[in-house]
Order: sequence, then structure tokens, then C-alpha cells
Amino acid sequence: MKVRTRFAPSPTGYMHIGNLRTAIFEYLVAKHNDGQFILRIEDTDQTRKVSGAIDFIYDTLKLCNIKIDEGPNNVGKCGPYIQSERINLYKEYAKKLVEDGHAYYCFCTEERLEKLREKATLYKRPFMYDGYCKKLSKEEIQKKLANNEKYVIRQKMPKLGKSTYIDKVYGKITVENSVLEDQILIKSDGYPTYNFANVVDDHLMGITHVIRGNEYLSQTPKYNLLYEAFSWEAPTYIHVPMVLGTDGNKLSKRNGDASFMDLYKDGYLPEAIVNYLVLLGWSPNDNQEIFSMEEIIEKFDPARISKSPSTYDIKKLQWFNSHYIKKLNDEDYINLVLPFLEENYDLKDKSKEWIKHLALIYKDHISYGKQIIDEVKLFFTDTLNLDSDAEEFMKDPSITNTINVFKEKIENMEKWDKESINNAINETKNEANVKGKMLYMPIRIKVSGQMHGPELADTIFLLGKDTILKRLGGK
RNA sequence: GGCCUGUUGGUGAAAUGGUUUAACACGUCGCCCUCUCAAGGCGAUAUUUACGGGUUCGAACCCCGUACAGGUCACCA
Repeated sequence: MKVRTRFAPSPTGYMHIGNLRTAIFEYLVAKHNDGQFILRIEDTDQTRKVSGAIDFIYDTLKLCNIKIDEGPNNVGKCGPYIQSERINLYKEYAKKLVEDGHAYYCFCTEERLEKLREKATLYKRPFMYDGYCKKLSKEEIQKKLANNEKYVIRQKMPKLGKSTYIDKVYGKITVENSVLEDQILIKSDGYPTYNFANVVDDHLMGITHVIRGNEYLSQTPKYNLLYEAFSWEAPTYIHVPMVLGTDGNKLSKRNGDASFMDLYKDGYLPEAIVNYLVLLGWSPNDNQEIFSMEEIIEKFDPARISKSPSTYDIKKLQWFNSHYIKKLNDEDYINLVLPFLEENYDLKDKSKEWIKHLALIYKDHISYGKQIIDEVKLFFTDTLNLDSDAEEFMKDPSITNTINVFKEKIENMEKWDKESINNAINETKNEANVKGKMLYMPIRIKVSGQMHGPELADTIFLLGKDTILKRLGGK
């Protein structure tokens, strides 16, 4: 049987790194086994719909080099892939369950349930539906249905015994049946609940491996009971540990840069993000850390997924990202960084060559695209603010002479290129009789306002003769 | 509160009863290179695997208990 996995998000228009990692794992299990990866949209909560969310998911996965074999925008033989377009199907299956005695109509009102809930809190017991409507006779049900009374369909849970299943990551999971509620399968608005739609769709779409967050670990027996009721074969379960923020809590929108799109917009490379994420909660059987998608697909083994939650650490992501930036060819690198320059600085009178040169001298300085903005500031300002170390350094009396000599060299330069600039520096060294730090630092500080930065000749070249003279002469 | 799950350093983690005096990577610190920063190179960084018992010749690995953390108990997904 062909392995099929699915990514089944609700269309919220937002994807944090934990969701993405689940999608990646799902994709990897499918592709490792030469199988298929399906996208299904779980929009049975009509109040939560966000427009454009489906395209957003497609865009995100495409950036990550995850190919969707079947989904809403590339329909296969199991369509439709949007749950709201499949409602009739769920109803049909729910009714079949009712006929076979595995489910029942429930006409209980909101008020009655509310009372039950109050009573439960009073006695400090967890609320659980009492199965009142299970006792309704066929005639009563027919009458209520004919009267158009509102109803839901509930799953009939066994009262005794235990349910056990084997999870690929967590092993044997056992739950007492008595804690299982007669959960709602079809809501009074006719929509299925997630719990029901999920099972029906996974079966109908031929999903062989269900991969999801471990918050479903103790809920899975409910699903297995549904599979049993239908006499369907349950899938292989692979529950994955959670991804936590630095504060130890589950990732959420609030948790800073946890959103994939935010990272992408800050100039993180999807390849790096994927590489980082695959190593969050999973490790290969050797020490390899840098993977291409093909390599991960080949190596991925769900048995090596960890059981304990892992913390999202942007520092390590940055290391991966700077690694991937260094591997970029010049053209791709410029494309990464250019939008940030264009957005923040006036490049109108700068040549393509100049911009390229500027960007390239920072290629192994930055760990994500957006960082270039700060790095490059000194090329676009008229005022340089020296920090205290630089101020201190400039107090040395020999510096005035060094600067004057160098300034004269620059003034007399005819050609403006790196070689001539380096010559000027060298001549200054001889004439002013200073070397090393005492030679470079004064010039560097005068010219850039900082004690550190890329190669001095590059900096000077890019600043241009006029600016350099102004900076050397001023004050 | 009941139930389910987890707990190796600041972080990702390896090691599933014996070459472990706990690998590797990130981070941090130091040194080298260098005008400087970054990159790169080198080195340091867990008297010990949440804690307490037990089993064993031997335990991070097996068992029991405690603590802590997370999840779950909806006409949300």
C-alpha cells in the first residue's frame, strides 16, 4: 500500500514554526517511503475562516520546497480537499453509525447541558454528557426529527474496559474507556466536528500515517473507536513532541518571531529554516547537521523522533541561516539583501556595481537579510557618532598627523580604486611613520565612526572620494 | 481534580546495562589569524544524566516512589 500522509491545518492565515515542523515531518514520512503528501483544509469552524489562507499555505510550503501531491489547488482523486465542501459526506457516514448503533441523535438543549455543567463544577467532577438521549425510543426520535427539532449526533462510547494503541514515537498508550465522553460527531449546524471529519477524511483519503502534535496522544483512542465502528483499518500514529518558546511555553503568535512568514520577511532562507526545524525533535543516526531536502528525505526515520519537547532557539537558527547565506551565489545573495537596502536607503544615484559591492562585503557578516540595514548605515549618513572606545582612541596625539598625511594622499589621487587606496594607506604608513593599529584605526574611525567593520579599502572605496575628504577634514 | 506524556549542560541533542573519566553542534569564554569586526583555525565549557530508593559485579539507560513541566477533559481545531 502506498504511504500517504496529510497536513491538515485550519485556514487561519498564520503558520508558526511548530505547525511547519509537523508539515515537514509529514512530508518526510511520505517521501521517504516514496509516498504522497496531501493538503486538507479543516474549516469546519465557520467562525474562524480567513480569506486567502489556502493560498498562504500553498505559498509557505512551496517556499519550503514541500510539494503537495493533492490538495484544494491541485485536486486529486479524493477531492474535494476542503472540509466545508464535504459536509454531506460526513452526515451520511454519521447516519450510518446511528443505524449500526454506534451513535445516536441528541436533542439536549444548551440549557440542559449548562445545568449539567454547573452540577459537575459543584461536585468538582469533570463534566461529561450523561447519555440522556441514548434512551430515546425510535418513535420519540422520529417525532422530534419531524418537528424539526435541533439535534447533534453523538458517538456511543463503551463504558467499561480500556483502549490501547501503539504510537510510533511514544509506544503503548492506554486509556480507560470510562473517561471517554459521548462526543459530538455532527454539530447542530450540520457541520461535523474536527474529531469526526478528521477520521472520515483520513480514511477516505487513504491516509496511512497520521502525524500530529502530541496533544492528541490521549485523544487517539476516541478516533480508534470510530475506526472500529466503521470497521476501517486505523492508520499508523506518529505523535510528535511540542515546540516550546524560550519562555518554556507552547509557541504562539505572541512568541515573537515564531511565525515562518515573519522569519522569511526578515531575510531568513526557507532552506535554513527547514534544516533547523527538522533537527528540532529529530536527529539522524550520525552527526550530520547540514542537509539538503533530498538528504533529509533519505535519512528521515520517525523512530528517531524524540519524546520530549524542544525549545525554539533563534541563535541556532541564525547559525544555520548564516551558513546557508555563505553558500549562496552572489546573485541570489544580492536578491536576498537588496529589498532591505531599497526599502531603507536612497539608492537612486548609486550604480548597480556599487550596490553589489556594498552588499558583498557583508556577505559573511550577516546571519539574516535584515541585518544588512544596520551594518550599512555608515554609508548613508552625514553624522557619525563615535562610541566611547573610539573617542578614547582618538585622544592619542600622533593621530592628527596620520590623518593629515592620509588626507593629502587622497586629495592627490587620480584613480579611484582599491589598489590606489591601498597604496595611499601604505604611503601614509611610511611618511607618518606609523603602522598596524596606529595606522588603520585613526583612518577607520574618521571614515566610518566605528572601530570595526569590513576591509578598510573597501569601505573607503565605496564611500567615495568626496565623502572621505569631508570626513577626514571635518572638525 | 482525573487521565495521558515527558524530565541528559544556557540551547538542539548522542549514548537504549559495560571501550562514557556523558559524543557532536549552537551559544558563551579564551587563544591564533587580522588594522578592526565577521568568517576561519585551536582550546575550554555536565565531579555527572530532576530527586529519593531498589535490581545488578556494573545504570543516563531496568523497576518503584516523589517533585516539576506540558497536554487533555467543548456543538475549537
